[in-house]
Amino acid sequence: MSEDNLSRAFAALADPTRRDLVARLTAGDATVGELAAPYDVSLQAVSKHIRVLEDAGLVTRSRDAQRRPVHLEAQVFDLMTGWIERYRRQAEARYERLDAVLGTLDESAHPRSTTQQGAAS
Amino acid sequence: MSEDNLSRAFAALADPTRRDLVARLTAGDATVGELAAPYDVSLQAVSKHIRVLEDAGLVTRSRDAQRRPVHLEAQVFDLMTGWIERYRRQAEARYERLDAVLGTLDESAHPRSTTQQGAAS
DNA sequence: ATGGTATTCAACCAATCGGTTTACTACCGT
DNA sequence: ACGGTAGTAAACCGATTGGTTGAATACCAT
Repeated sequence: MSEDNLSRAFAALADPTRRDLVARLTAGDATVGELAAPYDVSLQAVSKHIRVLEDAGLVTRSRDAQRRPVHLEAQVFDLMTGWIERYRRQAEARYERLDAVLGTLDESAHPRSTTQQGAAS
Repeated sequence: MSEDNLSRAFAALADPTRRDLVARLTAGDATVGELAAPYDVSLQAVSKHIRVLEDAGLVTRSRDAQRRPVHLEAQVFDLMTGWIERYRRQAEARYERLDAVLGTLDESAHPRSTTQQGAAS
């Protein structure tokens, strides 16, 4: 489940309008109409964007009469930072080891180059 | 420059094959051929994926004879975690304030609901 | 110079995306 | 029941995406 979710989450945030919607939702829940107002695209387009964010698990919608308030969900952000940080740290750790080796050999510049494969997902 | 870069970075990581490539590159630089080997898609397809990662600033390529070693760049990851964390924290801060208010009023559940807009980028 | 190795470029294809417009559904107020 | 308000669904369109195959380029080895 997670693998696909991660793809949808990253894809959802690849669009500047959707990132902007997320940014605005950190200030509090909002209706589709309120969210659509600032943009010059149609309400339907914004509704679609919200659907994408919802499918990615970034937001949820409830019902309040004919209004459908949109609410930001924080968990998926953790999933993404988790993924990014995992590999960023691995990469950094590797460079630290490399630096250590180079330091031992007392070399000046960092002419990095190594080989080989790694792990999954 | 940053706005567009962020879009490309998120879009790049929205593809599972590309995330896998990134994962493997944390173990060290690798050539296109080495990177392509584990997948059943064509070498050209992998070459294209690497191009996308490069355009997003996630990797760089150097030259070593006819080989083009691919190297992972950590900075763009920081850009992404930066964006995510900014809004995640804002959202969390808001809930803490809300919890505080609800706590003062001594209510049991968390029937969240607020309104209004926020900021840009 | 000839051939092999490593990689990209180019043209093409089906599928998805972000947008549109024109309906339709859902709920409230009176 | 009637009209207005809030939102979704459906059909369509041009652009982009991820993949393919075939041809080109860049470099090393002999």
